[in-house]
Amino acid sequence: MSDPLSTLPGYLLRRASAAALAGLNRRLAPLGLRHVDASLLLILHSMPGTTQSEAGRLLDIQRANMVPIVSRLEGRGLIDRQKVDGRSQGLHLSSKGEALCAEVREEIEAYELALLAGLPEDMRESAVAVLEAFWRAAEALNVEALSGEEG
Amino acid sequence: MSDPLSTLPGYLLRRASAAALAGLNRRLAPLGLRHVDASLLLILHSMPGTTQSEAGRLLDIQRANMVPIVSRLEGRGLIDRQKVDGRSQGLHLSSKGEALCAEVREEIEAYELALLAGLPEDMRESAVAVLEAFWRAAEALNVEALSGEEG
DNA sequence: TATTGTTATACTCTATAACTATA
DNA sequence: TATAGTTATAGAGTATAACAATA
Repeated sequence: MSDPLSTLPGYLLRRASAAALAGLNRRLAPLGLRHVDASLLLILHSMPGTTQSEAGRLLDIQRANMVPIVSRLEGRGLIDRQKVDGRSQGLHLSSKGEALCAEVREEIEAYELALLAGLPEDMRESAVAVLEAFWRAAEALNVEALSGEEG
Repeated sequence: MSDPLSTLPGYLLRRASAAALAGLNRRLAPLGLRHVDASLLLILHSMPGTTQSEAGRLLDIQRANMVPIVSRLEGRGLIDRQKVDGRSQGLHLSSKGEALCAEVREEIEAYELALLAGLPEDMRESAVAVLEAFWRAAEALNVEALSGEEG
């Protein structure tokens, strides 16, 4: 780790994220899920009736790219669609979906705990807040650049 | 940000990483580079003669996937190949590559500084160490799981 | 007009297997 | 036997444009 990249927060974020994602996907694979599927199940558990456009905005996934995700979960009988109005469909976990979601929550909780346990003890308390701060800071730079283009 | 995912370090890593990557790619686009190209230029500046297999191991990119990256940069006259032995080729920045690398370093440094400046002041000192720790912790879980499969 | 769900499409990134030449 | 570079290919993930139906 003596390369010129190892001190760059952006690079470290990317590498840490990729490593964590690989670990999480490995844990979710036995349930036949990818991390994005698991995210959607968690959202629908906490916020039943969320539409797929709303979920896409939460997860920063384009409407168009939500279609195969929702179809896949619906095809497995994990979620149902319920018309909200003529164009929107609220998504809900089926009982099968709730059962699988419980397993997902166990896996994710175990993984996140293991991840935090791997940190030096004196970082554990502040670690999540640091990640939130990085997210916020990176988003802020993007919003800034975007408004700079348009205005 | 009141969804059930916002407290999960793995999720936060992914979102922060994606946001930071988007910002960095936006800054590198005028130079005609992607973040991975920039990473390779930085490596070759600091460690001239690195082979593409070595660079791939550093960046966690498969040998096979290094080929189009190196070809692209060589095609633009940014890097040269010099035979080390019959099978390995050391990669070196051309003078054009060094010049572009200097611009890359400016852009990246400016971006990383802006990112850190967006953090609450009391986090700035420890922030990079926290990311390093997450990377290490996530990698450790992957190594553990891998040896568990094989052994 | 703006939004939802959808289709089609293209591009990037990543993963795997196999081949040749070399060590 | 292991490694370097390469080719081909398949799978994810992501981005954009366009359309019909609806608000």
